[in-house]
Amino acid sequence: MAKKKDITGDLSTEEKIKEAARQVFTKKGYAATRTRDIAEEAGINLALLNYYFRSKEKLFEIVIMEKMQLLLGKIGPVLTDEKTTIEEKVEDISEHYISTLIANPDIPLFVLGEIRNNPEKFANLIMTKTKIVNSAFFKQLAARRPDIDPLHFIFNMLGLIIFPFIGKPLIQLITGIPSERAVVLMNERKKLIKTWFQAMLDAK
Amino acid sequence: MAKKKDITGDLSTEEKIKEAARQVFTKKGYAATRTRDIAEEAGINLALLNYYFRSKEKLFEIVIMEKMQLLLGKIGPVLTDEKTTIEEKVEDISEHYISTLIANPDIPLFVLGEIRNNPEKFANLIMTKTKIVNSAFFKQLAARRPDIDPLHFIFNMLGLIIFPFIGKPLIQLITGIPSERAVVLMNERKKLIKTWFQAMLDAK
DNA sequence: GTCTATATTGTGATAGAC
DNA sequence: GTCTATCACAATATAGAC
Repeated sequence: MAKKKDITGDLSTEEKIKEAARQVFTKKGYAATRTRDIAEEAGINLALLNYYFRSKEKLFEIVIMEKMQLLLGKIGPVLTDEKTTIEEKVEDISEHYISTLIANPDIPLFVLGEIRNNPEKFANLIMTKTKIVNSAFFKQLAARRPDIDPLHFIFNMLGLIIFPFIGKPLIQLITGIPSERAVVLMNERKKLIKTWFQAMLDAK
Repeated sequence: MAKKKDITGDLSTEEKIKEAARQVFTKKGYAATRTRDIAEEAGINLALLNYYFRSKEKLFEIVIMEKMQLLLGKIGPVLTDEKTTIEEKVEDISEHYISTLIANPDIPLFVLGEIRNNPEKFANLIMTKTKIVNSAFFKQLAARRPDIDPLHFIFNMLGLIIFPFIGKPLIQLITGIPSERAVVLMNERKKLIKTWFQAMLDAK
């Protein structure tokens, strides 16, 4: 019964290192990660890391860009779609992100932490990836609730979706709920968030 | 016009170091912080840091415990209060935390990041500080909406309050809104969150 | 208490044998 | 391609003069 993926298995050496880097970097962040941790996790010799990827920094670039794509890739296209309603956009984003984050729960804290430590580095990438202001979603929100800044609803949507994954270590400690139960809860939220978001839109 | 507090001023050396440590640690996290950064920020000699605090680790303990207290200190007493309603609890927590976080916007990402890197270390502290399950708030939520796990509403409340501060670097990059405007938005949320939370509670 | 100089350790990276 | 051994430098910490 080998539940956890064993990356010391049949992958190529290069792929073993990359997969180990994904795990260690996303779990501990760039600064707290030592190349020796990655080598050990991959079950390879430390020198091979530099042989394949030249440096810790270069390997990190690959991982962070992958994860950033996963976190931000979907949002731009959905929000700028002129043909869908607010409700459809919210449901689409909610279902897509919760599924993605159940499979990759460490991503939000990882990506947001690295952006904090190096905002300039990601400025260009982010601005091209996500056109929120002046998006169709933004205009639809402004039309629906002209009395409230549309940014509030952006915060609300992302907060409802992403926060449970960021706060998970804390919530797990506080409540002691097991991981399987947490997954059930997250799946429940896919549908609930749509309902809650509508309620917030209509709240007076 | 000296807007930013100058910690090289009239504080005691010990306090200068501690204040510099607060700033650097919360902004960059433990691993990415060098003791030299702290010494420079404090305007003191590097050796003095070890003279007063023995080690980077010991200095960090002081700072993280302070910040954890700031983030978690209020929540337990409010949630376990048998005499207040759901609405009063939400308003109380919302106003208190948003004020606190406007003054200390880096705290959530800092604290949650360090918990992630060292969950065992904070396990005891957190469990004693925050009794969420079986709190009055928890029971009130279960009575009000027996069809939905109360944890969902805990997630929702904390997400609405805390996420904007965690996502701020990202949102700033995406929207380009200036910091002053962000503060205005956060203050608006104090009242809005109460309304939104009620709407979510009543949503069918 | 504060400084300069230095010891000590940790960590990324490479040389060179196989 | 992979390994062992080692280098080079960065970062924490301390010794000892003032």
